[in-house]
Amino acid sequence: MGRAPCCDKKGLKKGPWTPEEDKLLVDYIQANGHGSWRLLPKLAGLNRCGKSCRLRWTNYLRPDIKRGPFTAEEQKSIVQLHGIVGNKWSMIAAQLPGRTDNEIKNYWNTHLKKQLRRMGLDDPPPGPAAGCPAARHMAQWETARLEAEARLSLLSSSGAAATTTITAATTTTSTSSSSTTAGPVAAAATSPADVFLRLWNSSIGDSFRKLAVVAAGSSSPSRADVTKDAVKQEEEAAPAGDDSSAASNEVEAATMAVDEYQMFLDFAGEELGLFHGRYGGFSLFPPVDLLEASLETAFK
DNA sequence: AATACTATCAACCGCTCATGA
DNA sequence: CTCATGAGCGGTTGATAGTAT
Repeated sequence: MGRAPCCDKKGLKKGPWTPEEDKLLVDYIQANGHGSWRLLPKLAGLNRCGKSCRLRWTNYLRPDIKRGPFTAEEQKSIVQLHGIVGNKWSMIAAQLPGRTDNEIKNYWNTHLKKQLRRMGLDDPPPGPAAGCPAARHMAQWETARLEAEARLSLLSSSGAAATTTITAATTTTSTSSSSTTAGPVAAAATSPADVFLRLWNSSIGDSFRKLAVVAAGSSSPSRADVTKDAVKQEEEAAPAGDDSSAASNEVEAATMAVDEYQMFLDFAGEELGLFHGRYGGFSLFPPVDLLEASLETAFK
């Protein structure tokens, strides 16, 4: 079938906007609102397609747009949020007032990606000659993610209404199984150890378990492949209804996750100092023995 | 000064999703 | 329920500015 183009492209202007066009667009929207974007260009006297008008307005002309360089705080937020939701630029933008998804996306691709690469936090380069093991990179990413989730957990447990949207965003990244193990412990978590339990019961714990399952039978897949393969394995295992094998997988995963976790601790200390020194002076990363104790409880 | 290379970012393209007939 | 349409999103492109040789 194929979708019709968003507008009749014949004779419509493309490319950079002139100040005159900007003025027409701003004047019209301020007077009438944007209404239907499809109809707007005609009504505003613009020789552009509605899509182009919408983009120009939302990414550049909107009065609430904050221009200028990103602050350190904004950078941190972007990194943390990206660790949680990935390339969901609109979701990230929603947490940064005045910034557009396009701007954040560009900033990520041109600045932050490079910075993280310099810090050794990027996805591993393709090919067998990759400098670092995949698990190491995953650990780095997960550490950042863990930190961000911990922060969100703390905020939400303190009843901050402003975190509602971001908490919802976090929830969408969790697998369905992650919520099944999060019980009253998670709900009541306030101490560092409780925070950890909440994390373990969240999608983070799932990630650990999935990683471990795959790591047991694979050489050095990328992080994306690790996740994909783990999900696939889970899906393949599920229809068979083999609960015992699933359970043994989880136990095996938990054991291996302890090793991964130790890696987390190492990196948190050595390379991720920028994420430390907050949250009321306690470490977000409890010692391995506490993790092991938690595992015993979780898989009883 | 000229040229090549790199970085940046506005804008476009194509896809998916939501909604209403 | 199906289909058409509009809106929005994420990936990519291309123009331009800045820097290196």
